[in-house]
This record gives sequence, C-alpha cells and structure tokens, in this order.
Amino acid sequence: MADVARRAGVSTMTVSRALKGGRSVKEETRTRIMRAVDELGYVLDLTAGALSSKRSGFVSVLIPSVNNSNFSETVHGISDVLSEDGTQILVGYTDYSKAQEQRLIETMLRRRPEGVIVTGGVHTEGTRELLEQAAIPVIETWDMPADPIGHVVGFSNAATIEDMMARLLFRGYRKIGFIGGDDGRANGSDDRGRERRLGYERAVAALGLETSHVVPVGDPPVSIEHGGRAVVRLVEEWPDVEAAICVSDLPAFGAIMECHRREWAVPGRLAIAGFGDFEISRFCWPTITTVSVSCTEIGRKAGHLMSRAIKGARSEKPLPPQSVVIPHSIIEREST
Amino acid sequence: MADVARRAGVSTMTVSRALKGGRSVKEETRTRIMRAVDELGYVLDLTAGALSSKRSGFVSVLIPSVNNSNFSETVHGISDVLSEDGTQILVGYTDYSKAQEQRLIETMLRRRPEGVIVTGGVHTEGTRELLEQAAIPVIETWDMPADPIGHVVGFSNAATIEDMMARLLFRGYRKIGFIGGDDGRANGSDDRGRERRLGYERAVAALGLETSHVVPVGDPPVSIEHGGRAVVRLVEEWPDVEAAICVSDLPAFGAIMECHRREWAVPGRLAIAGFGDFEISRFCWPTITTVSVSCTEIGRKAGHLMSRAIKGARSEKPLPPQSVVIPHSIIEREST
DNA sequence: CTGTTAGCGCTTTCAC
DNA sequence: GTGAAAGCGCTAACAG
Repeated sequence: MADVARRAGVSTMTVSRALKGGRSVKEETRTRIMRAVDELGYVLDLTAGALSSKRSGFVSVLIPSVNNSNFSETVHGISDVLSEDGTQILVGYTDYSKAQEQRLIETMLRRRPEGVIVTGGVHTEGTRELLEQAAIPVIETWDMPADPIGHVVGFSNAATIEDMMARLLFRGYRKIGFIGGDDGRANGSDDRGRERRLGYERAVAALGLETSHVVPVGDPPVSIEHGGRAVVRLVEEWPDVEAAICVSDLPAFGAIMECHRREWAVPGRLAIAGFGDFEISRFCWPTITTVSVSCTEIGRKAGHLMSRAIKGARSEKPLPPQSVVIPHSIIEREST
Repeated sequence: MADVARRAGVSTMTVSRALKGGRSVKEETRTRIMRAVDELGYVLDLTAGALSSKRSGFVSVLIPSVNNSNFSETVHGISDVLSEDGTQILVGYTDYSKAQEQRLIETMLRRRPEGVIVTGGVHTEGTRELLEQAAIPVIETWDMPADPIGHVVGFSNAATIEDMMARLLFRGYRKIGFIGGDDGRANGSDDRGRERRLGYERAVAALGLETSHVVPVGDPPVSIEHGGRAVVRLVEEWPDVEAAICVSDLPAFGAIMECHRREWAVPGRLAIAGFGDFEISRFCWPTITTVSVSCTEIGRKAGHLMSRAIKGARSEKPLPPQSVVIPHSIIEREST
C-alpha cells in the first residue's frame, strides 16, 4: 500500500480510503490511485485490515452435512445476502455431531467471525459457553428452539408433520406409519427428524387414531437406501398400513423405488409422503407429496438478520433477539 | 495473550509457543499456561498470527455449483485432508461462469490464501494473471487441461464417454444418442459436459457408426428436468434410437422417469446411461448405468498435493507441477 | 479532502 | 527452554 501511495503521490491513508470506496476521496485522486493499483498489481490485504479495524468480515456457518441440498441452499442464501456487505462465509460440516459442532466453533472463533449461524436448536453446553463468551450475534436456523441462544430463523418441524397428517386423514388415509426420526445415538442425532416424528405422534394422539407405527432408520444422514429397507419393514410389520410419511424426501424416494420393484402400487397399495421438496420429488414417478419449506429463504432471512445484527454490534446498539418464522406448505402430488 | 502470559508468569512468546504445540516449552510451563488459558477463556487470534507469520492458513476452493453432490464431495475430501494441517477452506461458487470465477478469486486473494484449487481447465486470461501474480500453488481439478496453470488432479471427461460408448456397442447397441454437452453460452458453459460430448463424437467416428444424434439441453447446471424433455426430443427426432448417454446422472434419471410416464420400457425400448454415479442412480428403478469417478478421491488427492505444495512454498523449495490422473470405471446396471 | 501518529495481537529473530 | 525487541500491513482517531 505504501508503494501505491508513493506512486500516486498520496499517503497510505488516502489509498485505504479510496479502496474502501464511497468515502471522502476526490475523484481525481481516486483515479490516480486506481491507476497505481493496476500498474503495480496491488491486492489489498484484508488480514491486516481485519487486525487493525477489528472487523474480520467473516461469518461462520455450521450445517450438518455437505450432501443435503436443503442445507446447501440455505448456505447459498446466506452467502448471497452477506456478500453484498463484502462479508465472507466460513462453512463447517458437523456430520450431525454436536461434539464436532463445538470443535468447529472453537476453531472458527480463532478467525474472529463477526457472527455465527448454526443449524438446529440443540447444542452442547460448551458450545453455548463459547458463543456467549464470543459476544457476537448468533442465529439458530431450521428449528424453533425452546431456549434460543440469540436470534432464530426457523420453523416447527413437528408442526409440518402434524399438517401432513391432517392432510392425509382428510384424503381418507387412516393407517399411517412414519419412517425415520430416531433418538440420539452414538454418532449424532437428527434433531429435526426427531421433531418430525414427535409431530407424527402428536397428530396420532390428537386425531384419535387407534394405531400407529414408527420404523426407525438409524443414524443420520437418512438416505435413499434407508427408505427402501424401511418401507419393506413397515409393510411386513403392519400389513394393513395405507400410507407412510418419511422423515425426508430421500427415504421417500427410496421407498417408492422399492415399491416399484415389488410391484406395490404407489399410492394404490401404499401412499408415500416426504419432507423437503427436493428436486427429485418433482420429477420422480410418481411425483412425491411433500412438505415444502424454502431453504433459500431461511438462508436469505438469516443473512439479512445477521447483517443487521453485525451493524448493530459495530455501532454499540445490539439488535434485540429476533425470531423469524419461515412458512411451510404441504404439496400434494401423485404419491398420495 | 499478554493476560495469559502474566497469569502464567511467562512471556507472550512462551504462550505462543505453547499454543502452537510441539515446540520447546517445558511440560510444566505448558500446563501452567493451559490452565491460565482455560481460566481466562482465552481464544487465540489467528488473524494477528497470519499477519505476523505471513501464513494465512487458508486455501481457496472454487466449484461451479452448490447443488451438485459430486463437487461437494470433492470439497469434503479437500477439507478433510487439509484440516489435518489446520488449514481452513474458503469456498466459492462460480455458477459455471468464468467471469464470476475471476471475481471470486480477486476477492479471495485479499485473504492471502496459501493456495487455490479450481474446477476445470478453462479460465479467463485475467484469472491466469491473478493466479500467476499471487505466486501460490494452484491445482486444477476435474479435467486434464491442455495448458495447466500449475498442478492437476483430474481425468479425461472425453475418455470416460468413449469408454461408455465402447461398452454400449459391445452390448449390441448401434443407434446411440447423446443428451447434453452444449457449447458455451451467455450464462456460462459446461466445459466438462462439452468434453463428454466430444468423447461421444470421437467414439462415433472411431467406431464407424453411421448415425448419431446430440440433443443439447441449454446452460448448466444440467438438471433432472432437462433429461425428461431431452429424451422425448431424442425419440421424436430419431425414432430408431436404441440408447442414450446423458451428460450426467441427473438428466439420465429425469429421462428414465419420463420414459416410465410414457410407458417406454428402459432398457427395452431405450437404454439410458449417465455420468457421475450419484446416489440416486444406485437406488432408482431401474438402477442406472453410469461412469464412476471418485469425487472424494479427487478432493483427497488435491488436498494432499496442496499440502505438499504449501510446505514446499514455505521452505522455498517449490513443488514442480504435478499431474494426478484419477481412474474412472463404467458401472453397468439395469438401465442398459 | 488529506495526512500523521499510534497501534491492532500476534510471531520472527536473535540473544541468553 | 525462555525472553526482548521489532515489526507484519493495515486503519482508527484526530488534526488540519
């Protein structure tokens, strides 16, 4: 920067201002500086800038898995919005493990992110302490935590499945099973899946169904393969079953393919519904009835909220904890 | 760090050494320091460390899209390997646009990454200049560039489809079409798709087929939906067609689902093959014949190579350009 | 609109 | 095995 300043005949401070844009630099001076920058091939060093200004320009984002397009879309939404502020994203994958989440947060805090966005509302005690100590904005997404750490952008996973149950009952189904939604295990737990199963169970109780059946599928990530095996078990264990709700569209798809193999008509012999409105569900045959939640919207809303929260923190006017509820809808398709 | 040093009765230098691990600090001193760290809830500031040591601990990774699990797996592989060195990843999505790629690289270089990993072998002139100026290790992946920037971890996309063609011919198919693989367009081009189409065309010529037919699908990302429409066009335009190779498993899946709808038996009426060995292809009905390339392995190999290259750069012994070829294989399943 | 001064919080380097 | 001094490259804060 000193080289650029010398070449443009100004001080480094003026170069710094010119490069940050907008602020109080005469147009002619700016032009001269930009020319010097180009001629020298100068690239601003944000590391030094971050140290000096105490603004890293980073936000940490933690999601359970790489291979779930729902979470990827949320990250995309966050990234789109925050890149407008020049904020970059540090992504971490927890593999559905809360211990791994804590480890990642520990590592990431060393980069002094200006905010942290996590998935879900269940975390280790250590994670909560780290985040409180860090004294930066925190957003929990994809769920409505009972005791939020900071801000929330989510929805009730249980409510989505209650709605799905209501819809299936309305369509005349009475013997409805549920696939997925295990409790926590050694390798991590699928909290959102468990919530969805709770929604199923609450609906069974509330709607006065006399029978119900849950087929667990093991540790997350719940995948296509699990759905195929689970649907066979469901039908074997409960031959009267008329419909199955899967914890996600992936096992729903696996279940449908397995039904094709066994020549069980879908929805004739068994209706199948999923969760997440994955691309696959729109083009599968039959198309899959599902719960749609805009994952990108979760990300965009979280991004905007984080942007506001960071501005608040910078100006010593912290944003009071916000809670944004993302709407969901039931999309009925051919599989029910 | 000064607070920790005071509490432990040492200098900041000793704290720094203790925190970096391994190096010359008496065990007892280290214990004392760690206790102080815990008591104070101290978190090391890597930003300051990076500035001082001139080692950012970052590597930039650029991939075309969030929503392609193949690329995500490659990132996962890179991240797994590099996290062992304590290196963090800055991911950028180019949306298949070379201009966007250049913009992202410009932005990321401001963080002084110690290396850059890009997807594909075609880039803007500006990108090449930026990377050369930066004088850091560069790895191109997912292709075998004619004129590499630095290192390469990839495979020949054309060769994979030539192999697929040979296999289909061996199985008795003669009238084989190709879906996808457009040339560049306004919104970016799918270079790997184009390479695959070239492989198809080379095979058509080399194997002495008299007829061939390509159905383009438009700008990437090529998706499930495109496959459904394209297969209809293929059959309408070339009623004799016996088999179709798709540029990826996603359109192959879409094509198969569309065939189910129209009651065109797969592979009876039309055999369909894809590329990428996506999870969907293993569980779809019928299961999909595909080209398998280990995406995670591309990532792991690139990660290891980057690790070596960075160590080389640090010790002033630059690693000469390496070229790693990732093997591929044809997986025959029910769809052919 | 521009410049000067004084750090940001660490690590390098050299000395002991 | 440990410490003291001197920055890394930028920007905040204030002055003009």
